[in-house]
Amino acid sequence: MRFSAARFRPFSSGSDMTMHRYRSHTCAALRSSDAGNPVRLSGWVHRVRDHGGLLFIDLRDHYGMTQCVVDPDSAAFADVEKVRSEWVVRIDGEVKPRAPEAVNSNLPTGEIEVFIREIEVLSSAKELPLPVFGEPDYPEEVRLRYRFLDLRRETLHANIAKRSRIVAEMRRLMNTAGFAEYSTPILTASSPEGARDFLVPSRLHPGKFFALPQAPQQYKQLLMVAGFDRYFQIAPCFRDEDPRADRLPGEFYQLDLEMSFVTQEDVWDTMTPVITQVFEQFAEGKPVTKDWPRIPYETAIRKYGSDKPDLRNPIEMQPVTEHFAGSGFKVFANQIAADDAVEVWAIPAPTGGSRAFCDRMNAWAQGQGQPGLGYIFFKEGQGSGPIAKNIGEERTAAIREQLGLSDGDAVFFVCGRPDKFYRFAGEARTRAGTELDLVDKDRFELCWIVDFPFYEWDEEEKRVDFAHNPFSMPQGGLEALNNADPLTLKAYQYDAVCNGYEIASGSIRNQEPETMLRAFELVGLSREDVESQFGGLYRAFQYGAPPHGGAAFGIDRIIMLLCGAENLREITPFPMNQQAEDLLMGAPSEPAPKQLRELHLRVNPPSK
RNA sequence: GGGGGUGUAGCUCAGUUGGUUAGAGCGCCGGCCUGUCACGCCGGAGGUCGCGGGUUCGAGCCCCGUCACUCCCGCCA
Repeated sequence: MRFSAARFRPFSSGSDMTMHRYRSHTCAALRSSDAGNPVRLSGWVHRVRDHGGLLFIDLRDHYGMTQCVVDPDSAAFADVEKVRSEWVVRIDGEVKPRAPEAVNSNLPTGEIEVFIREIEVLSSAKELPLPVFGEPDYPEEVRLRYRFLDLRRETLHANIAKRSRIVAEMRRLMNTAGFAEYSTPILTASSPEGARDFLVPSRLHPGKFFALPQAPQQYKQLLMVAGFDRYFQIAPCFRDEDPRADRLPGEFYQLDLEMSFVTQEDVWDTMTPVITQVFEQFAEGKPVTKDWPRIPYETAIRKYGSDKPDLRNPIEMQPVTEHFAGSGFKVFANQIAADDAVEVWAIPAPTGGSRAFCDRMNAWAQGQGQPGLGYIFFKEGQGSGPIAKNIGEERTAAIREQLGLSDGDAVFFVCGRPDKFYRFAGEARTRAGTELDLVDKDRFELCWIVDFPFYEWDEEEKRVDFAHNPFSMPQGGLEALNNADPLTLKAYQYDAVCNGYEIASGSIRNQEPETMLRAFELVGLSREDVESQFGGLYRAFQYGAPPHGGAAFGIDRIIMLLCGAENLREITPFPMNQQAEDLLMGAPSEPAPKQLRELHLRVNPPSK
């Protein structure tokens, strides 16, 4: 039952004379064919069941569990009575077949038990702050402080073991696909892209700091310039940002890769089968998308209200502006008349055709700070609700026709400028799909989201900024940068999405110095800025840089999906808590005065 | 930086309108028990009701402050 990788070779199965110091078998190894043999097991006392004259111990190790039994016929009886949960013991005994009615079919070793002749306590345990057996819910804080106990618990232990197998498989598939793994520095230069850096003071250079890499982005591009052609790395990445349930504080891992002389189609064609295979091998029979759809960013926003759509949800939104323009539903009609950019989007909700459901959605929308969520629901061959009344039968029928709805279904409407409401519309789509149970949870729906915008408008700073990362190649190249409206430009930039989670991001890189300078110029960075902030890369591009591109897959999120966990801490051996502290090791901690002196640092704590 | 939730035994939680001795289950300890595998039965220990202050004859309960944990926003692929 327990950990599936139970292929552990016995050390030796001979007499006591040749026995290994600690074990002849693992706790998952013994079968009825071993009956009568003397064996030696070591492991943790998972559970004791003391019947007075008869006592059972479930002995557990990484591989599984074996029931051991003792009665007063054994010289070890008195010693066995003293052991408690989670003590580490070595047991010598013989394998005995269980009586038919005593066989436990839930246990691979359930046909036998080991009669204890001798027991040695290798390590005792104090009263447990966190029980292993039964793995009841315990506060996160206790679990993190006693992570070594938490990690013994079945689910977490299995998740971490699975994590290791997934990463091994990623490596194998990447090697098979012609990639080679190269390590890149952990102590590096601060990078102006994206997130806040972790800084490490330099002892040899007072006042100067290293940064931990947010990603090996520039190094992998340098490897391409250096001619390595296909790079990958299981890369640790460090970002000093606040955590979320699907975002670990501090550090996380990416399957980082880069390829030379490729178009974006080459990257997709290379990585789709790799990731599909990883999913298929660890999805435990759940269906996995083989041929990932490639959905333009613009389409994803309009159909799903998100650039990371959950395609398990069958709902697709459609524009229905024309049916409201000039209609009797003045709330919408007036907005449409006043502003050409205003649209009405419909969120069809199959099987949602009851007033109770529609009102519940409306109340939810108001709770989200929206004025409400207009709806029509269909019954007895016609549309009901205030909107249907206002726009009349003909328009109601046209909407129903367009969306392919029938009696028992509903449709919700949002009206305004799409860039303002698409996010809310996407949430409404998700909620309708979830509430109506339209989402098939037992599958993995994967896709590429492509053609991301190159620039976006930064409302706070009132200027154009990079929408994704600044290393992407704009579609149309230098020519487009010089002539087109920047905000209409697309990038050779793509994400991979699974079940509503962004699991990868990548692009074809901008490796032409002139195009790079122009791209930065449009966000207000001069040649001098580029040279100082991206000096290494910019210099590299002067000396023969191959066209290249790649992607980085979020390993933690992929593992979370494959383990069915809802929290990254359930698939990470030693995570930090939400305050970015390691409760087990006590990090971060105050340095010794000597350390600070060596680093030429003085702490200036915030005044309250 | 901001917002929400939670805080009573090691854990999960109950605790009435503010009322005198704060409970249950699990766990732990002890006793009994020869076929259990969530063993069973009996008994016991274990509490700064997060902390500080206030209101009150009286506070686990009401008020103020504070701390911790957690979720979310900002931030971040």
